[in-house]
Amino acid sequence: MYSSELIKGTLRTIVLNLLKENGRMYGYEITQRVKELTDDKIQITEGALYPLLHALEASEDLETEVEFIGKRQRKYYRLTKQGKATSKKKIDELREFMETLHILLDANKGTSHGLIN
Amino acid sequence: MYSSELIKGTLRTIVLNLLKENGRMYGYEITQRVKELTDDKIQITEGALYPLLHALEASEDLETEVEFIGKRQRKYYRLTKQGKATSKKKIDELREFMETLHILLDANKGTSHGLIN
DNA sequence: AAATATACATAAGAAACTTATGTATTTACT
DNA sequence: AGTAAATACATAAGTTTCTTATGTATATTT
Repeated sequence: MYSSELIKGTLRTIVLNLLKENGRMYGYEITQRVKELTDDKIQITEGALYPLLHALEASEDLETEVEFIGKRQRKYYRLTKQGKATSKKKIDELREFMETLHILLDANKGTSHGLIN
Repeated sequence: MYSSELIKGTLRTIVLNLLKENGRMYGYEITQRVKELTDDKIQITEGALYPLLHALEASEDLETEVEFIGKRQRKYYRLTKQGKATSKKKIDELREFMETLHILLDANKGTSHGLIN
């Protein structure tokens, strides 16, 4: 597990990306998928996820469909048309941001400073 | 400029990294260096930076030295021995986190979903 | 039968920013 | 000479976005 202040700001994009790639998913499934894809390194808490899903539904980036498995409900989320655009924007932005971070972290490497770290 | 929720969680590491590479820097210099290195894409606000520097000094990761340029003071910050260890840890963590994010963002690419984005 | 996993949800609190504001000195422009 | 912009510090109020804690209920495994 990462010291989780890093997740801040990226969770929304992670969720939007998963929904873009998978069509539709329900909340619990998202937590498990992230856990599995990241080899337990990122663990989405339910207290963060559910309010986020509700907010994305309220902003009309996501739409829902409730299904019942026996007596237990499952709430599936999928991207709306608007949500697909939001998703693309956020993902591009995150990729760019990471590139910029790499530039920052690699700046001055190869000068007299920081040769041996 | 990025929609800045992405900066959250990375600012501390950016600052620690700059100090590691540059030996010593003062606050205003840090804001300008980041602006310049990122081609204006990341702009550190003073309201975020100064409290952070104070916190890092309080935790003994940074130590200070005040100099006067004319009548105007400049407060130089440098990593302590502890700060160098913290710095390394945080930078490694951020690099790992970014790798993990790449895995997440690239998951399912090349399957029937998301081929055309 | 009890523990664990599945599945949803909300509330209180903490962390880490932004925005706004303040002070003061120095440099550049007109 | 006077004004604007840049340099350099600082703090406070407010917002966003998480964590931690708690709650409810069903289904599966041991």
